Amino acid sequence: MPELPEVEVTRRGIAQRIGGARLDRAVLRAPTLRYPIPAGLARILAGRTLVEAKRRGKYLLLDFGSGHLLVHLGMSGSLRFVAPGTTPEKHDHADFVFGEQVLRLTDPRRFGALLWLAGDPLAHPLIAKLGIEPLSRTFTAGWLQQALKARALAIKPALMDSGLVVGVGNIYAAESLFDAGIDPRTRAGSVSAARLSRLVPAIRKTLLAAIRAGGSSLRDFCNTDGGMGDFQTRHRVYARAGLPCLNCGSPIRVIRQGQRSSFYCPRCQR
DNA sequence: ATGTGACCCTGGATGC
DNA sequence: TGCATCCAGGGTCACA
Repeated sequence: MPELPEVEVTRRGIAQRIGGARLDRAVLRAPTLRYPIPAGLARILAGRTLVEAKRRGKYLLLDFGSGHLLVHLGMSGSLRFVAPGTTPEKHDHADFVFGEQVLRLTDPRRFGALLWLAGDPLAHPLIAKLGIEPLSRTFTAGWLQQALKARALAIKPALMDSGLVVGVGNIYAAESLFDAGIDPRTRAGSVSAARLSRLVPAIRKTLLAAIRAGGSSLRDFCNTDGGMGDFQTRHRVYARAGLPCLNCGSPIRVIRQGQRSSFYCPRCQR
């Protein structure tokens, strides 16, 4: 589910509603998601104040001053505010109670994560090896050219490699490559400098537009108010196999790359 | 080191 | 109605 835009939309919702608020108690119902939920997490969190809601890649880092709550939404996770006393359903794994504001974590597939980081969050193994933030100024065509140099894998899975660039998942990789007119099968190291200088702004533009639209809601994702994103209505290639390209009318193609579906226009992307 | 595929898990859609 | 199969916003791991 959530790629960078959805996580960022979630982060902003949290910051707005409970930034600076005190967490009264946490209710943890699942013993494990991707990783075991640390024993004693509820006790650790109780009484702490949420200083800041931060994000690194697709990881949410909720800064409680003396430690961070790491949340990853995996493929099917979402965080939303519910009214106090709302009965939890099957896949509602955690509640974080901030006074009258209850932040509830739902994740049917349990690919997400909930961890407590006592030390420097950037030093944590899950965070330390992450690649560049695509919305940062340091993410330039020159940087990308250097990073992709001599890489034989296709450009699309390369963009989805979080060790290289964070936050770009299956939807936004496809959409960005369409925007830049690049065939997703092109060897990463063979994409010309001219094309990379189209790709970098295309990625940035796509992510920013998606954030502005509240993210993409396919099946599971909702924002912290429980509402849906709108960007799925603006996908130009993702999940549009067989439909006419909005630019040239050619049928959008779907192929498999690294166990994932890749959608592209055979005419506009070469 | 780099690239590929299996796998984690549940649920929805589709086809017989 | 039931069952089998495939697919899904992500990421890790083992292995060539």
